[in-house]
Amino acid sequence: MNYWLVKSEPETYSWERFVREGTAVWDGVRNYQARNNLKKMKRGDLVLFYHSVQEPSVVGIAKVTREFYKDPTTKDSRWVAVQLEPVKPLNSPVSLSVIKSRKEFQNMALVQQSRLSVMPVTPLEFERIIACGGMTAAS
DNA sequence: GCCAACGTTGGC
DNA sequence: GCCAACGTTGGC
Repeated sequence: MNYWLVKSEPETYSWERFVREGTAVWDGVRNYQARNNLKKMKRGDLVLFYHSVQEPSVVGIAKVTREFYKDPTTKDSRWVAVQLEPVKPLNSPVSLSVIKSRKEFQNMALVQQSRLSVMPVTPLEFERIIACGGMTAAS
């Protein structure tokens, strides 16, 4: 299994709305690097859901329920979408400032490449992030 | 609100 | 193919 992180501005699409709706088509990505990451997602992969801009932080865990297909929001066949479902919120959000302050997270794309919106996360990083959020892999 | 980083566009 | 101009993202 692989692990990922996706960003969303809560004003545009929040974790709360994601939970309310129970599913999300992750479309509208118009960056090649982010798109390439979408294409690598497999059903069942776990995804950290990150709120950008206001109180930037990882707020929840999602999973991939449909692998990539043509982005329905454009005729341009270069772009793809995946489908995600919420798994559970973190007990406490893990803020970007905390992530930036810890040595073990310095290699994350979240820290190094602030504008990338879909990125891989290593299994260890995933485990440590959710641990910071008061969760364990088993829970 | 500002601005750094960075991706894209288009003129040459 | 280079690069200036411009637009967008997202941290602060």
